[in-house]
Amino acid sequence: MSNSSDTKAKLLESAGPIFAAKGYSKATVREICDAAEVNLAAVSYHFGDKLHLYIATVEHARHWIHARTPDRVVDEDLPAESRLALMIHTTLTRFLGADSETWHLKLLNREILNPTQACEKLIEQHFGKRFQELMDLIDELGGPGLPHDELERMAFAVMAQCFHYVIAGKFVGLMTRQSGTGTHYTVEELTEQITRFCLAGIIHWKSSPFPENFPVPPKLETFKNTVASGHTIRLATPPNSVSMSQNSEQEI
Amino acid sequence: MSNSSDTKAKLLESAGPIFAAKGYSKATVREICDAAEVNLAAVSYHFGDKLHLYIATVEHARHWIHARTPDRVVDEDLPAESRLALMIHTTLTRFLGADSETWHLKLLNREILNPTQACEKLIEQHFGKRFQELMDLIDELGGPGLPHDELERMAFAVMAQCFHYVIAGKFVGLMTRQSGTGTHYTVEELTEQITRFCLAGIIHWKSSPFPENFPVPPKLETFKNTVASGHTIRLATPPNSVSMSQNSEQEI
DNA sequence: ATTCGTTTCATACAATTGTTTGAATCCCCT
DNA sequence: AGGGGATTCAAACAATTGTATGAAACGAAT
Repeated sequence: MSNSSDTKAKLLESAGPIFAAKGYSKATVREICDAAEVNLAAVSYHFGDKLHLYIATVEHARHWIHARTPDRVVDEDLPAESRLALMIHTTLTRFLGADSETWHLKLLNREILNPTQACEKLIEQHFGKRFQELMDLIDELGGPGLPHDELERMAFAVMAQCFHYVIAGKFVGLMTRQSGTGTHYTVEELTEQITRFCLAGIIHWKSSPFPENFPVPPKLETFKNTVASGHTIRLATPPNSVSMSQNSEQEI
Repeated sequence: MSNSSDTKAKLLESAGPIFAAKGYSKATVREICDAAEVNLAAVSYHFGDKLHLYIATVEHARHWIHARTPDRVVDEDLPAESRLALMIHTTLTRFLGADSETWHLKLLNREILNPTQACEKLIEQHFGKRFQELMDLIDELGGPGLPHDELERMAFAVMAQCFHYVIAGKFVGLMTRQSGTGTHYTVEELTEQITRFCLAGIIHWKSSPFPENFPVPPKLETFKNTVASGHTIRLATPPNSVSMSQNSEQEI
């Protein structure tokens, strides 16, 4: 046995930041082993190959995060508005706050943007629950009787705004810089912004009409495709997805 | 001269879909040349190297899109609500509609997620203008006297919801599938959803209070983290070359 | 037709990377 | 002490990929 688990742990700890920083493809086994100060063949020996090292690393990160920041139990006595603010704040802090520099979170970011099979477990064990809480909260705020799909989409509206600054952060930076202000946002500013915006959106949702005279753009017919009528968007890749990068995605 | 521009054009046309589908790193010069039915050395000869072929391809895509779907002149007589709906609809159609399968748009998606130097031109020439229009619209809707940064963030709120289904599309798909409904969204559904939600958010923004008794979690007090600029951390890239992705991001 | 600059081609080179190999080393057990 | 399995190590292998090279083919102007 010797110190087998020692090098295994060293590999996991060293692979994490590298995978998080450079992505799967660009991270090389050599640099991981160098960082871990283990022999090159250790990956093959302990994990079989690079892919299984990656999967193990994601699992490791999930455990780490779960152990470190357990899902906070929200005080049920708080008004729903505050609970929403708290939820948004927690999400922003996790992904943009000081801890966001942790490789564990960066790795999760990567999984959200470009899910692998590891992401499904992630959703089962974490995001699915949080998402349900969010929908319950919106249901409470937006008045009774909201259909499920409207709830779901409003929950995505909240999530979208939180994730936008994570996912398209560089783009946001370029945009603000180009606009001259060069604004930088803090977690607190964004929390207030998103909370207030979403609260207004949720509370006044029912009374917010879709513009009647919204002109369906005529340009669509100039293009051969009939997009206007019920063209369903396939958001998820078919379940054939074998392992890593399914086919057409990701990574520069 | 012979047919020099012929192979050059063939290269651009063949490189586009491949770069769009696989990203810069994973696209190989060989497969591009195979697809273009030109010799391997043609890239070196006509573009210098792979990077400059990529830059030329992005430029090509931008021109193509600009020529094909010119920025629509919005009828100033329309009510602002309808103009917002139109803007959202246009954006969603461009990125999620039938045309979204075009490699040109996929390439732009990639640039938004992971901007290279080519993206700055993109923002200058397109997104910056559209963003300003959006901010003007929000200013008109939200009543006078809104500070610039609040306008900016509300504009990002609109954009975030539009882009969310593009950027995190796979994640959304997994979430909805896991929730059992397996919902698929159409451009029209999303247009209505986002428009109504944002209209409510914008119009009632001023009267939407931030929860007073929002309990600030105790742990994050010291950090004032700048979100937008992803360029602060610049990891080891050879300082001589032009360097594709500035830092540590992207691509599986 | 000859010439000369341009373009294409097959091939080679150098660098990188995931993986394997077989010997050497370590550690526990009897 | 020493056998034996587990682990580590240096080195090499095989595959891929970006780029360079020099000869051949081409096209137009003379």
